Amino acid sequence: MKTTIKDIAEKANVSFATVSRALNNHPRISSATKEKITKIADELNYKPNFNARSLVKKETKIIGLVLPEIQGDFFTEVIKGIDQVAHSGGYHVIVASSHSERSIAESIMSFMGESMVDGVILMIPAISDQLKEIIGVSGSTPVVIINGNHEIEDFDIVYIDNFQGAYSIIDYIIKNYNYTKIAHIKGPLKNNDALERFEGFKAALQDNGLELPDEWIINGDFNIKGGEIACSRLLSLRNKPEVIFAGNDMMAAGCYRAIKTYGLSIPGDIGVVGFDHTFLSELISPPLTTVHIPIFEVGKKAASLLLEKLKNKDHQPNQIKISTGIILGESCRKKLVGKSA
Amino acid sequence: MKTTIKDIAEKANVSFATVSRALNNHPRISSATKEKITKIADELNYKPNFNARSLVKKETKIIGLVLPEIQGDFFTEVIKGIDQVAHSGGYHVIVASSHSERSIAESIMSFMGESMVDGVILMIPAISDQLKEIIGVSGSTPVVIINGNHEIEDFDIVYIDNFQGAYSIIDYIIKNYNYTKIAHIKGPLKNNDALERFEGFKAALQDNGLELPDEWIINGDFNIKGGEIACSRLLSLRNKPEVIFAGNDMMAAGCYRAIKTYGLSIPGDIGVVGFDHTFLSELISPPLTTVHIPIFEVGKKAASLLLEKLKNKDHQPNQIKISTGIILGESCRKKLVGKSA
DNA sequence: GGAATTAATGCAAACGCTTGCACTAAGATA
DNA sequence: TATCTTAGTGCAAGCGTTTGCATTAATTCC
Repeated sequence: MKTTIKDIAEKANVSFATVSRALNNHPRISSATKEKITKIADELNYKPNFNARSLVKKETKIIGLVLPEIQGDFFTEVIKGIDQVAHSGGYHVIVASSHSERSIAESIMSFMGESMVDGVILMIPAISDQLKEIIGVSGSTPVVIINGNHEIEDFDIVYIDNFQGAYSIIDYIIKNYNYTKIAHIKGPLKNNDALERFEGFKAALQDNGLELPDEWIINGDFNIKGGEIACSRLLSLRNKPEVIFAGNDMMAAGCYRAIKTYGLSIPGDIGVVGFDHTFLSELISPPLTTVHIPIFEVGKKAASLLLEKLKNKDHQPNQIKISTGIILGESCRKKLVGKSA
Repeated sequence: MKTTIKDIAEKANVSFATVSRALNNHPRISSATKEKITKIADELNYKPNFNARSLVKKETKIIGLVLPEIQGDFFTEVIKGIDQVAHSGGYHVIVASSHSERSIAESIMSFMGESMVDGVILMIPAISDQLKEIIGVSGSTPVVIINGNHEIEDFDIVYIDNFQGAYSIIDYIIKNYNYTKIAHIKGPLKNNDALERFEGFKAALQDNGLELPDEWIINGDFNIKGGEIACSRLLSLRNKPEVIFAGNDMMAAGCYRAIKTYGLSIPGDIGVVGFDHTFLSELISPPLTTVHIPIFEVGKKAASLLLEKLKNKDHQPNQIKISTGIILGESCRKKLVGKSA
């Protein structure tokens, strides 16, 4: 039988209300009784009942995290970031991974519905209208979204500045390495991150006055195999690009494979640029030139935002931009002498 | 204001007990009223209150997952496995990652204590006596451990057969590739997985009548840098090994780096064997010969075991062994003609 | 020294739900 | 027709807390 405050009350000869107050550091409790009660609670190995408390306080101190299907260590870092902030705020984190759009919606619903969580962090590659509706309607449970799209003004969202990331690195390699023929392997069609990267890429080319033949834009899937296939297509073109900008590191790794298969060398014969700066990018050789995303930071920011939202009921939707950085590996040409960014 | 069963009761002109029964498919409710109530509940967008239910039913339908600090995609897969089983059993999964031994203990305590979870899955590299005590004492909350050590008979545990995994692959490369000089880079000292792999390795050498000079056993840390450093030491030995068995893939990748730095080739000059069959092992080149661990399976088994335990109160501690497999990459010598396993 | 303040504690309701028991109105049985 | 089942509901207690209000005892003030 678990010990309750009543057990303690009995043993301490006080009402159980007093016990509750003593254990919660209520000011109007004499230090003598507080001490006594704490001691007895300790002896009886008392642990407060989470559900009873939640029931009356109308909060659970749990935040729900809905994750998409992601490969790699994205997950880990995000969770860590969220966990750190959540924990220091006295919250626990519930995780639900979801594999399809439908089950995502369901997860959220079940989370938000049963008043099991105080808030939800929703990490999701694309935001469907259906989802918007769910989030909008159930106005009750606060939601923070982690996504590549910042143009959703009604929601709280932490987004990675994919556009700037792509723009910067492409601009950099053009200015510093004098690349002029750059191809791109896109991510999944409906993926906002993928979309923004593509836009940033195009903008950089345009601003530098470079051409972009259609055949240099290939659809990929953010997976290694997709990168490999896409790269093969590029390599078999008559008008080959000089460097390939893969939508993420995974596909960049796929490029490495394809290039190796073709008996070509990186960056001698062809350059490769990635995006994400995952663990992987430093492992493959040559080390990949890629865009760094502070994933841990993303998790922390999302959690902070949610906690903020939980405190201030009349909090206004907030869009937090996470900036990226350039990681210079060795998968591009040597820097031109006398020219710099 | 969230709708409660009382709201529904009022609207349906029945007692709220009837509502509760109707919504929980109690047999003694006329299908007419059941239908009526379900309809109203739907209209009012009713969602049961998780805490109230948990309070009276004395169960939360949540299982806690305590994770250590791990790099790579171990996490992801385990969570997925656990989540799948848990979900289909009507449970949610709470995650707490922990960074030090102390905070692991604390996480568990806070989980198990506040009757926030029905059970805990504890993934942990080493089991200290302190931890054993915590788990033992608080007999109330069921715990399942994921660990490399099966010799803890009092607990429910899912363990990876590291010994056999190491033994098999070492035995294989000896018999098939005729290696005779094999070095090993160990994992962290107190890590049970690391320990078992080392034992399996030694046993395989012994059974094949091979020598193992002390200088061929290097301490590592399961990280890439550690692997690189350890490998460098091996490469600078006068009596160099022909193949290096790294305690995990990460360190194997470190070996790749060191070997490259020394201007040597794999497997021409020296072979490398890993353990884990992480994503990474297929990425580096040449693809790594390594030991496969069905991580997803581990998660599923752990969750199943826990659910089983939650059902049967008088369930006996169970040790579940997860077997490994050999993945033949290209980081070892060519197979000898006319000789086979 | 009596009134007013303050400190410390108790009382009891409430949170939203489940469930054993009691109750009613049928239909079944004798 | 009187009794017995049985299906369908309602009553009310209880789960373990928190917390506003009431109460008492101690202290302070004039």
